[in-house]
Amino acid sequence: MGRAPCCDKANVKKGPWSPEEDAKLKAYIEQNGTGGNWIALPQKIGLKRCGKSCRLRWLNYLRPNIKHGGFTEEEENIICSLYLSIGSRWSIIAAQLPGRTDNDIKNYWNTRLKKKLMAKQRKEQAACRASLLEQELKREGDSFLFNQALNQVPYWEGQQLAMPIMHLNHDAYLGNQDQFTKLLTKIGGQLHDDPQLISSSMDYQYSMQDHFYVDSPHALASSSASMNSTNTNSTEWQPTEYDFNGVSLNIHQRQANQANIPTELVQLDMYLSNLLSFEGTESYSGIDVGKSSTMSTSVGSTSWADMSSLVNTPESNFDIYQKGMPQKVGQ
DNA sequence: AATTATAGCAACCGCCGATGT
DNA sequence: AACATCGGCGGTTGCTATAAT
Repeated sequence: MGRAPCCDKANVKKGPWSPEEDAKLKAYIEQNGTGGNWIALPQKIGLKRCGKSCRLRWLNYLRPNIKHGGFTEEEENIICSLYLSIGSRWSIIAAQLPGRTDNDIKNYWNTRLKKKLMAKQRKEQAACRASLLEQELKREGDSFLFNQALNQVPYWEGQQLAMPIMHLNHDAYLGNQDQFTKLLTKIGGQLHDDPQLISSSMDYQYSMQDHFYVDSPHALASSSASMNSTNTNSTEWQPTEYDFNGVSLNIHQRQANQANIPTELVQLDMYLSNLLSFEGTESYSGIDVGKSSTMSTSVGSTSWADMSSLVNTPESNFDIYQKGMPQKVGQ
């Protein structure tokens, strides 16, 4: 037969430890040690606690030479570099930091260090994005859009330009409705409730602060009506099809050339701005959005795969960024 | 001043390899 | 050899303090 059950689950106390309980446990272990049996220990000293709970309390708070809070920069660096090389092996990381417990390090990582690194990563991404746009503009010989992009000001604002249209491939949309709805929400979009627009452009129409529209391909046939209904009558539509990791995106751009802005650049900028503003708040690498029909985001917890991109140098981040670029179809 | 949102963290849960019976 | 618990670990929860509205 096996061993006896470790404790009577229904008859043990849970929740925060009282000073009296702490004192009992500490005094006993300092005098007698754990005796190699945590399960039997609480009964010996009259504590209505599970043995596991006693072990945790001792290891994380009561044993001598425990440090709490006040992580130094050196400790932060050690945690970060170890996390990046071995992942969430907290006990191993803790072993490299005398006086620190795995639980403390885990909490510190989850509540502070992770955010710190995310901010750093975003900064690097922004730099890469600026660098990319600068390269494009060198080719185009136009600094207007670059400055606009840096300031995050939509190019059409203040210029009395008509709004642009983003037209999303039907299949891509159907496979990623949640993600696209989320994307729209993140960048200020919402379901459009203009009855005239809805009736004229069919199923999938969203308004993003009246700047973008995303609708289904078959809406395109009737979308001239909706487009005209939303703005001027003298509109030129310049659809360009992009393939983004297998997802086909038709981006329709209204009258970008009114301001002598290279049309394709504006289209690219709009699209990348959206991806970045979405991904910048949700994950690290910025390469999740746009992955064909399995488009996914890492909301909430952070996986090791997400963080691994941080190991890369700024140059390699730039590569990732370029990898995520939509490719113009037919070129 | 009251209410709501967010951050920080202690403690619990459940899994898994090691080990005792 | 088979079974059951122990010990250790990482993930997650939920309470409390603080900040924001």
